[in-house]
Amino acid sequence: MTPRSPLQRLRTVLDDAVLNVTGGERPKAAPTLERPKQAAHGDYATNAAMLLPKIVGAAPPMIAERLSVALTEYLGDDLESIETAGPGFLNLRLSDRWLAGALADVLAAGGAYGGGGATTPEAVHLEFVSNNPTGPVHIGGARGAAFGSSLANLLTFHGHRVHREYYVNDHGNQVELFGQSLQARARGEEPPEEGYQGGYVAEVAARIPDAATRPVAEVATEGIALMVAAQKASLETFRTTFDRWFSENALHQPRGEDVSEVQEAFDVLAEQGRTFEQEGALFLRTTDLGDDKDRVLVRSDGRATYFASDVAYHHAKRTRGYDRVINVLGADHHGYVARIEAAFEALGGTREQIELLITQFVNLFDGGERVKMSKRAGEFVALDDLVEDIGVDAARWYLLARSHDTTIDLDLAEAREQSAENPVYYVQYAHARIRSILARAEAGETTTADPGDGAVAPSERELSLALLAWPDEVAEAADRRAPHRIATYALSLARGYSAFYRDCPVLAAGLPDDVRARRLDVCRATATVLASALAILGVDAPDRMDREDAVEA
RNA sequence: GCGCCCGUAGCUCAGCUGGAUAGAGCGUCGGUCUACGGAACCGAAGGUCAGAGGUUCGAAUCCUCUCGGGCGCGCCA
Repeated sequence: MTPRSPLQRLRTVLDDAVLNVTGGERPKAAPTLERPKQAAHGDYATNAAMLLPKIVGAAPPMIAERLSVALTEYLGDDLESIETAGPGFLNLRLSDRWLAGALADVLAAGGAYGGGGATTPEAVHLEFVSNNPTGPVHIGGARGAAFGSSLANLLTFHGHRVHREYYVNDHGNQVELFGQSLQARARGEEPPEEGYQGGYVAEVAARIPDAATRPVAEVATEGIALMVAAQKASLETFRTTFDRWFSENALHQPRGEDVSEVQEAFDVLAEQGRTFEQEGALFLRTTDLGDDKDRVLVRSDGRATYFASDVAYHHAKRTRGYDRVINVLGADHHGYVARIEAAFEALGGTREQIELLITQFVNLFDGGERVKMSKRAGEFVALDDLVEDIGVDAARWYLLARSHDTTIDLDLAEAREQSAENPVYYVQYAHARIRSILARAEAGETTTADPGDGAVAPSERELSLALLAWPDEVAEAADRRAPHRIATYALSLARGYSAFYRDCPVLAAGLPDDVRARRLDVCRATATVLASALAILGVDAPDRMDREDAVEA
């Protein structure tokens, strides 16, 4: 049982005030309680009064007055001031005492603060990356990896149980083609016209004993195994791990006495009356479920399609007992969404249980110059190259700081820059700086800085309120599958800390003990939340940084 | 042609299940400072939120259309 956050408790009070004014009826939409854009509008603003005219039978400003009376009574000393403004907003300003109490709650929760807020925790199956096992993880896979792994971190922190899975396409023509390409290289020949041309093919071939003379199928199998191992290593370096690497090929194999999972899925679909035969091929009638054409499961020559595998895979996901299935796909697969959703429903699932998230493309630039990529010739930027160039932290940050829905123009020259001009280092620096101050505080150090009057400065208040918003930020980001919000928040928190740092000396000699303690609390809470945010992003939160560390990163 | 995504400051992008005067980073210009970590801080300039209608007390946000860009439309995977 997670203790309720200070903001949640405030919401409850607001809710009570609303019920008091309406005589027990709630508005359709929950009232907002948010930080206003302008400081002059107080610590929090609520639109509650504007939601109630129909229920109360009065104008918003009038209702706001009544809410104000109720809130003043309920909040007592916690409330410093309250006023109605504009079309009916209520602006609240909380007392310093309330703020200190709220911060104490944050510190008591420690690293768990802001987490565990999911109202209905779910068992989530999350599939992402699923790069073809015939080559290294490329830039598109890198984005999928960053997004998927961070989403998994985020959902887990929010209180869900997440199973991370990588779907290995180790079945079909491409495997055959990969085997042929490997063998050709092993014999010192060119790969087939439609084969794999990349330089890595020869390297992989060299690691397979007798690749030039063994059956192609064996060469292919070993090649795939080597590629999967290489991908696993690349992704682990990129702080992306999976609970399971799910083999497509396994779906096609009989399981002891039982038929294959592909056959089992076909049987389920047939029972549901979702399939039909035409011109010797087996079709799934996806048009009944929103797709624009029916899809082939088994070709007229008897071979199953890639789609058949995917249908079986989703049958497996369904029967494994998850509340929700999320697939992260690259933009080039968005045409696939309708048929997967249709298949999932045909298998007995519901639309609410499956989500297909599309990550858009990444365009790479270097100092403004477009980095050319040709997949055809096997010349594409691999995840390993990206990591080597700009480091894991910067790579993850730049791929995560933007919505998965928008195309990213990533300039490597900028991302490479290891200075405060780079947002990722700016955030890390803020964390390191706080940890350094906390270490000095523990050692009992003081400084000669001017202690000032010890009052709660606007920037201290601002930072504290920002910390109190963390649980909301997590909930919003998780519910909207939007880890980039965490990055945005982390950056603004780092900025907020800079302002606090400027105005509020923490270690100044002559600072009253209670003020020093209060400011150290702010520092501790900020460090904790920054560390949580960075952990969700999979970005390191260092205790110290210097140029040498930065170069290694 | 049809479908999905996108169009917000010079550049890269937040903000989008409706709220008050649209934000950040970079870049540009101008400042601060013997600094509890200077990888710092402060300030300024910079916007028809692609365009046009509509819904609403209120629209960057919702609806429709237009324009522009990306991607996808196989018995390939």
